[in-house]
Formats: sequence, structure tokens, C-alpha cells
Amino acid sequence: MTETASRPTLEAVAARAGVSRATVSRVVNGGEGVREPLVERVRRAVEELGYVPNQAARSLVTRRHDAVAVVIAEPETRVFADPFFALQLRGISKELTAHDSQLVLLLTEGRDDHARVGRYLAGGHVDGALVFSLHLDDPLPGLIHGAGVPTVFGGRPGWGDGTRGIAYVDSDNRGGARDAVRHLAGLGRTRIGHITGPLDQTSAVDRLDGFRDVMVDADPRLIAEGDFTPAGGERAMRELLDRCPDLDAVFAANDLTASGALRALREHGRSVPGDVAVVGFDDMLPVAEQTDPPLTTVRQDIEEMGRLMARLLLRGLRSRDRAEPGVGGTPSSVVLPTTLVRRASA
Amino acid sequence: MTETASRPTLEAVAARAGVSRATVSRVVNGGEGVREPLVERVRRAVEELGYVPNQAARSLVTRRHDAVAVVIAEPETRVFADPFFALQLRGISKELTAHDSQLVLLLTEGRDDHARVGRYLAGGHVDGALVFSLHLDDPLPGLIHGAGVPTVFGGRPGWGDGTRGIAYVDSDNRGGARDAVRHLAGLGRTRIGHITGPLDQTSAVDRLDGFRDVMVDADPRLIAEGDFTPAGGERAMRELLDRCPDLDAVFAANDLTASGALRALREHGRSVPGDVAVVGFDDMLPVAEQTDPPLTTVRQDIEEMGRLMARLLLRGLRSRDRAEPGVGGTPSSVVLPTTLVRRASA
DNA sequence: GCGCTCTCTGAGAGCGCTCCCGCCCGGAAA
DNA sequence: TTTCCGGGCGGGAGCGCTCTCAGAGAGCGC
Repeated sequence: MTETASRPTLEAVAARAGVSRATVSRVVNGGEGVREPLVERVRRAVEELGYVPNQAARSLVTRRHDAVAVVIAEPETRVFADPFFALQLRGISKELTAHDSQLVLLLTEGRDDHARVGRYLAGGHVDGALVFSLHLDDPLPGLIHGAGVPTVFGGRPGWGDGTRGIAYVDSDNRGGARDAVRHLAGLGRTRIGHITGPLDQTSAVDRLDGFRDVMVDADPRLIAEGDFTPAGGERAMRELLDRCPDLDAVFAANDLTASGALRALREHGRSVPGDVAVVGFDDMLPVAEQTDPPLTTVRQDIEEMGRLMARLLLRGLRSRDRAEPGVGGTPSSVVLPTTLVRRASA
Repeated sequence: MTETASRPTLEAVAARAGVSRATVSRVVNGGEGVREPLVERVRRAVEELGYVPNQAARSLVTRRHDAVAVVIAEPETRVFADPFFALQLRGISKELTAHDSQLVLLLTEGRDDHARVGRYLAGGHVDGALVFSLHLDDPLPGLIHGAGVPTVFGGRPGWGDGTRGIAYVDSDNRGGARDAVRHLAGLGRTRIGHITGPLDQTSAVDRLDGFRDVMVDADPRLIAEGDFTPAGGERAMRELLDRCPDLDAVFAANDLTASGALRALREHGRSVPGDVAVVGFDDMLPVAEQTDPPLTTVRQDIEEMGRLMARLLLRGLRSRDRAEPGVGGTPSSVVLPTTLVRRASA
């Protein structure tokens, strides 16, 4: 085995092409202002030597890294095991790849990791960060925002009172929830319950708000708190049935919750959608299509969210590079629309 | 906003502490051979200035990056949407974090990306690579192995005829399959069918081999090819029922497949496990526990696989750093045991 | 034909760090 | 006391690249 024979340098390419380092550098970085014959000669030399620029040397002087950190702050095993992040990552990856940026993944677990992540981001290893932190009380977003690293959040951060300089990408949780509940109402259902997600997450709060937008004076007993898991959904559904046996519809805060609810309903001998209509949220395919009956749910385009996050960040970085820093450059947030997907459960 | 005031350098710390750059460097990198009072002074200066080493400058000279690429070659949307990779990533992340290495995620989609990944890895941006490529005909593993980057594969690569210098971590797919089938046989089942995974993946092939190990002269009509999806499982199950109505058990190559099979069985009025016993593979919780009835399945510790991959790679890197290159240092592969989890379906 | 402009190329400095060497100084041996 | 040794520290080179700046040609107008 040849044991990684030391890589050719710019110098070597220059020598082979019979030009200066500067010219090679120009060609490698786009070839602006170099005449065709030289470009050709350099290209050939690069090819022949198998030259690949040394990124470390490059970013030492440019102070750019063409790398973006993706921070997933997730204390709970559960959430990481669902396809949500995988899909977002895919969207992010596609967009970054298209712009020749690398994706540095930072998964945090527990508070001890916060410091590590903060240090890493502050250390200027990456050009920017995409952060997923779903919990209201998570100190991480604040930390990161404080570190002065350009950042786009995935999902509305609970922290901070508005859009003040914080860019985020989110689904229209509230609007989607409204659609779901209106759909149920449109089916003639009147006793519509809601199983929430964990209310320390903005998405859960927003969906609850959407529910309330439609059911303005809903019986508070028609609302039970879940935790985005099937088990939580099952438990909450039992509570609801217990408190309001006359309930004829349920809007579950996500598909997993809905699947648990379906189980509880079956167990109590209620038919779906005959006795009780059920709507979920997410349109998580492996779940929504597998339930019995298949789930009517609110779809959010998760991959697109990821793509947008990356696009927002990169755009911000580029404008920062070009223009004087100034105040501008803070990309505005984006809220993606949702669509109701009708299957058999409602 | 202070706009990232230029970061303090080693020089600055040295000046503040009244020592030379070299001494600061020594302290920052472990403090060997520096007397206590000086160490203390340097530490304080570092603290006061908020010094963070510039990784680019450092790796320019050390040629180490403290970063590992994770390559997930996955043409299919489907597989990425399952928790499998998420769990592996988590294991990998934990192990890398513990050794102060970063995780650079490369997702490839389609052949065009291969070149990109190859270039990136050959470019010496990372110290090593962890590669997931599940398809027999995938050129990527070869490419990577050729690039001379230390690599550990996730799952036995179909490519290459043995362990010749290739390190990988895999579950004992064959053994697990044997356990599953023996369990069914132990229940007194005699007409045991198998729904395979896509046979261009080693895991699917190994599970099929395991099935054959026990059912040495199985009726070939008892084997139907699936694709690791519920839909594929459903279709294959129908085929099996069609060909062998007397079948009394099925070993499905994974849990998703099993869930599809369950649906087909229900549709055909067969009770589970009464008429037909079903065993899956993976113990993918959101699926295995949600099916009706809950799935008896073969559990593999996916997160542990990830952790092991990282550990193997890092160990290899370290021994390569220390010792003369030589031939050694190729870490041996690891095959993790599986365990049968009994639920209601068999 | 001469000078001027404009474009293209090359020389050189320097990004922030590590690491090799050589110097210095304190203590032990002579 | 002098000599020798060794551990602790600093000086300096250089990792591979980019980017500024100045110089060399080529082309044009007068």
C-alpha cells in the first residue's frame, strides 16, 4: 500500500504547468482573468498530478470554511428515532452540496454538551449553523445566537419574543391545525377533542392554538396533553374518552400520537371514523399509511424545510461576504404551508 | 453587534502571558514540559482573551483534522426515512464526541455524487471515513477504499471477497435469521415461508442464508422476494399465500416487511399467530410495537453498531499515528450478536 | 514611431499554528 | 570553584494557500 504519498501542492502544479502559483490559484478558483491557453495548461497539470486544494491552507487565509454546522439538540431518544430529522437533513444536505458546503453534524445530549457545542461554534470552524432545538427552555439557541455565528433555526424558537434578528423556518403549524379541525367540523362533528404534543415545544403550542382558533370556546375537558409518542397518545385518548364519552372526533398533534389514539379507540370499541373521526399531523408515511384505518393528516414538507434553512443561511453568508456587515443580511424567516391529506380516518 | 472582532491568536496569548508562542502552544496541547507557574499564567491569559485555537492553522501543519466523514450512500428515499441511520449516527456521534472528533456527514444520491464524495475524501479533509453502502453493485466502497482513506464500513460490503483489509461492523444477520426460524420451528410450525429483502444487499442475502441454514431443503415456493418496505411485504405475502395456502409461519426480512405481511394476512382472513406465526427483524420500535399483534422479532443493537464503527476507526487512526505505517493497523471486523424478542406474533 | 493604457502574470508577504533546535540556567559531580 | 548535564523555554522556519502589488507585454491613439 502506497501510504498516502504526500499530496501535490499548488507549487508542484505551477512547476509542471510552467506558470506561477498565483496563476494556478486563479485557475483553480474559477479562472477569471487568465488567458485560455494558460488555463488549459494548468487544467492539464492539475489533472495529471491529481491535485486537490488543501482546505486547511485555504481557509487559513480566506477565513471561510465552506462548512455549516447542523446542531440537533435532542435530549429525547424518541424524537431522534423518527424520520423527521432524517428528512430535514436530506434537504439540508442537498442544498449545501449544491453550494459546495460541507455538513458538520453536532448531536447534543444533555446539558454537558451545550458548552462543547458553544465552544465549537465560537471557535470559527464553520461559516454558520442550522439549529434544531424544540424545547422552550433550552439554553442552547441563546448560547449560539450569542456566539455571533450566523444561524437559522429549524422551527420557531420558543425563546425570544418575535422575529428580532432570529431567522427560522417552520411549518404553518397553527394554520395546519385549523385546517384539520375545520375538516372535522365540516364532517359534522361537534364534540372535537385535541391531544396536544408536549407543551414545552413551540410546534405543539402552535397546533393547540390552531385548534383553539376554530374551537373558540372548546370544553377544556376536550383537551388532553400528549407527548408526541404513541403511548402518550393512547393514554391521552383514554383520558378523553373517560371525560367525554360523547366525543366524536379527535385532532392529534402528530401521527404517532394519532396511532396511539387509534389503539385506545379500538380497545374501547369505538369505530373510526364511524364513531370517532381522527386527524393527525406530519404525514409521516411509515406511520400514517400503516395505521388501521390509514390516517387523514396534515402534511408538512419536511425535506423542503431543510432545504430552505440551508438556502436562507447560505444567502445570508454570501450577502455578509459581499456587503459591509451593517445591520442587514439578517434573513427573514419563512413559514411553509401545510396541506390536508385525506385518507380513511376522517 | 460587535461583528466577530478578530479572534485572539497564539501570539496574543503569548504576549499577555509574557511567554513565547511555543510555550503557549505546549500548554494548550497538554502542558507537558512546562513548569506549573507558567502553565497557570498561560491558562489565565487564554481564559481572559477567550482564545480558541484556529483549527485550520493547526491542521495545516499537523495534517490531522480531528474529523471523520460519515458517508451514507442511499439511492432510496425509503431507507433514509427509517430510524436505522439515525440510530447509527447517534452511536457514531457519541463515540466521536468522546474523542473530540467532528462528524462530517455526506449523503449521496445517485451516481453523480460518487465523484464528489471520492474527491472530498481524497482531498484529505478528514482523518477517516465511516461508510454505509448497502448495495452490492455500489462502486462507492471501492472508490473510497482506493482513495487510501482509513475506512470502516457499516454492514458487510458485498464487494471484495472477504475480510481482506476491509474493516466492517455488522449484525449477525445470518445467526439472527437462524434464531428466528428455529423459534418458528420450535412452535411446531412446519410450512415456514420467508420474505426476503432486496437481494442486492448483503443483509438481505445473509438473512436468506440463515433461513436456508435451518430449512435446508425448503420448498423454493416458500421464498418470496420483498424489498424491506411494507408494500413489498404485503405483495410478497400475497404471493406466498397464493402459492402455498398451507403455510403456517413466515420469517420476514425486516419489521417493515413483516408489517406489510400482517396486513396481507389479515386481508386473507388468517389469524396471527393462530393460523400463521410471523417473525420480523430489526426490532424497530415504532413499527414492531405498533403492529397488531405486536411483532416477535430479532433485535440488533443499531446504536452500538455505530459506536463500534467509530471506535474501530479511531483506534486504527491512533495506531497509524503512533507506529510506523507498516501493514498492521487494519482493524479487524466485528459482528454483533442479535437477540430474539418475543412478542405476540409468534 | 512613441508613449500611454489596459490586461495578464509573477513575486512575495503573511494567515496562525507546530515543532525542531539551540540556548540558558540550575544542580550535581569533580 | 569549574565542568558537565539535562530539563525548560524561545527563536525561527515553514505547512499550502490567497491576494496585493508591481512589472511586462500588447494594443491603441496621436
